[in-house]
Amino acid sequence: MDERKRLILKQIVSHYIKSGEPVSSRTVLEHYNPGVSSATIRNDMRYLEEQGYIAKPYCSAGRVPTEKGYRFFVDWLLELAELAHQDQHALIEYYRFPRQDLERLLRQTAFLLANVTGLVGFVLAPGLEETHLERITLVPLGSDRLLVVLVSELGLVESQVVEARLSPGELEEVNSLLNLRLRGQPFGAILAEVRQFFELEGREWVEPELREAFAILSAVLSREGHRRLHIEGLLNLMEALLRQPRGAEQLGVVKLLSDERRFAEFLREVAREGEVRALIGRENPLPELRHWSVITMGYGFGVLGGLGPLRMDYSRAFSATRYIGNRLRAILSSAREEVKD
Amino acid sequence: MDERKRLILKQIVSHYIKSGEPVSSRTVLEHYNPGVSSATIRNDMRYLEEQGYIAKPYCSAGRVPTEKGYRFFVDWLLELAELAHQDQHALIEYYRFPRQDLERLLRQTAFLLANVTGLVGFVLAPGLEETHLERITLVPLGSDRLLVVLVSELGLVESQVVEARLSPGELEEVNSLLNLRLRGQPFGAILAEVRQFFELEGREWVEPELREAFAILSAVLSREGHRRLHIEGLLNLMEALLRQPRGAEQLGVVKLLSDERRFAEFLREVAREGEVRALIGRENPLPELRHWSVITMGYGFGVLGGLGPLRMDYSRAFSATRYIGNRLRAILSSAREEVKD
DNA sequence: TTTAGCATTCAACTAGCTTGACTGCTAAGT
DNA sequence: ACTTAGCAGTCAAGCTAGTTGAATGCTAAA
Repeated sequence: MDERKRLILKQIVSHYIKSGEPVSSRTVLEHYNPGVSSATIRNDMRYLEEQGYIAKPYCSAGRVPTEKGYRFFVDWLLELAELAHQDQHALIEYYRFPRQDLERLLRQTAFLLANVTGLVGFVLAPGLEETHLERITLVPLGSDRLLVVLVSELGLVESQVVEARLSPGELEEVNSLLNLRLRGQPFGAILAEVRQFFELEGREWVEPELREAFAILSAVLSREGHRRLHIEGLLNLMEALLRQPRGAEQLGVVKLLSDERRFAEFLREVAREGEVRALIGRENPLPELRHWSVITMGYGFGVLGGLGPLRMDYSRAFSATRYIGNRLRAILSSAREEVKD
Repeated sequence: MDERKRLILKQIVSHYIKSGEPVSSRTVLEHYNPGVSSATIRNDMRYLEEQGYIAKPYCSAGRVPTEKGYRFFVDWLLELAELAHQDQHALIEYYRFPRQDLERLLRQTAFLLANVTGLVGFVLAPGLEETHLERITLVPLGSDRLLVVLVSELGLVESQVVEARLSPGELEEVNSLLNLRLRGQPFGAILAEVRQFFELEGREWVEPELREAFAILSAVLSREGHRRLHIEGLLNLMEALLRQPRGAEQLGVVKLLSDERRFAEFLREVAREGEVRALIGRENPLPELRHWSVITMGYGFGVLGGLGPLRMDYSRAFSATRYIGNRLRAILSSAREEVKD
């Protein structure tokens, strides 16, 4: 493919992204005056169509990018603009609020992503497995229940109610036992240890405090209390749906987004660490996303990104995702450093 | 309005709710064989139209209920079926999971409401003001931050990170000071006390622990960390929107639902304690809801209900909201009792 | 007060027509 | 070999007119 064809393809894709209308040879001529006539452009467009980059919705219409066209555009033609300065400032401003619990930080980030990109913004929280336990505290709660507070190195706080009858003395002992044994360990290892313990033969002979400690741990780790996946900007999705003529057939994507588990699994599967990646249409493994594009980036601890129609502003989506992802990573890393001091 | 006219109106409304098609005199005749001819029904329908209960979408079409018609139907003609036994069982099953934190309980409840009614289900959490503080615990978190854990009488746990440099001894002192002073108090009173303290002249003379305690309290109470409003079943709303021909104009309602603050305020304003209430179309104070109906019920601690199109199954919505509301109230009340023991 | 009959109304559907925006092809030009 | 101009072909979209059929409203008789 020669330079002119590339430029024509670029024109077609970016014009279509802006306007939503099929792009004709004349439109290309007007917007990107290449010094050749519309007939030449038509010839090139026929070539691009033969190669599968663009297609006609019907016989005598202009051209529309295919998924392959979007893919080529994203891979070779995308001009990754820095995020506008005012946007950057707004974001920095946003992150200036005092460092709070992880959950709110992530929710805010998803919200930001949605607003800056005009897509559905999502942030998947770090998997517990790799994070390390910073501290565990048992808070008595009435006579027969405990509040177990787990603090991870990132400042994530998980609190969970567990049934247990312990005297203040026992509580103290179990508490220090747990901390002694688990502090600084990754959750994955703790989980493994708990599983191992319960497979142990003859464990009724170990000291009762330890047994109690394991019971509590098991209860806590078996359920995850906090939201792992934050999704904001559903409004954007709905607007896109209503604009599409066949919107009603696309409800599957809404259903997918309300299935936290499935969507999270999908994200973990496709995201790459530190790299912004787009999955366009049928490149997505999930059938519900056949007509959508998903932008993902692993930010070191989890995944964030955006979801929107094939016809989205990829340039903006890429810049914003990268910028926000790096920002979030920086915030979380500094939190980790700070805790380690 | 005589009995026959009421029955005809009832037929029209419930048939329209089921079918979505304008109801003709013949349809009424066929479904509710009243022993009179279609001409008579037509006469009655003309009367009902004159009174504003039904309307024609166009000249020679069947009749469709107006908001006034829905209102009359809800007030006088609604047969409040008990929830089907299988539904009840499913619900009871659902609530059997071990009593956990309030937040998850409410989210589940919203989810249930959405699924049983086919509407958007929402649950507004109890306002903090009226609930009493059960316990406050300060958990040290590194050298310069604290985790403040507030436990309310309902089992709601609010944890919040606060900046404070305290030695273990000071921490202990502040902790017991706070508990001594605040335990069992309603949050509203605590907030008032904090405000009062900061308006106090010459407060630099009070003992430093107390000052520190108030600073922490202030930081905690000034922000609310947890989600107050749980909304589930946006999918249902989406479907309703896509079915409507003028769906794109109705995006305001989606925007409203993502404005937690505004929607929560609205709910608190319109809901009545222990009573299921429907606001139909323009009865809603918010303009975005002009074409929607909202079912609300105060469940003793907050508000729950559903939101959907004017043409909804009011009978089912009422039964489900009442049933689930009472159930939730019972669960929360028993939690309160238990804590008090 | 109810009924039967009949004229009237009007959305929805269909078919045919026009328009205009594009394309694809061809033959001539560089 | 590539480019251009011109022109025929295609087809969605928009318009109009005509048809159909479901409902109504009215009137006069029961």
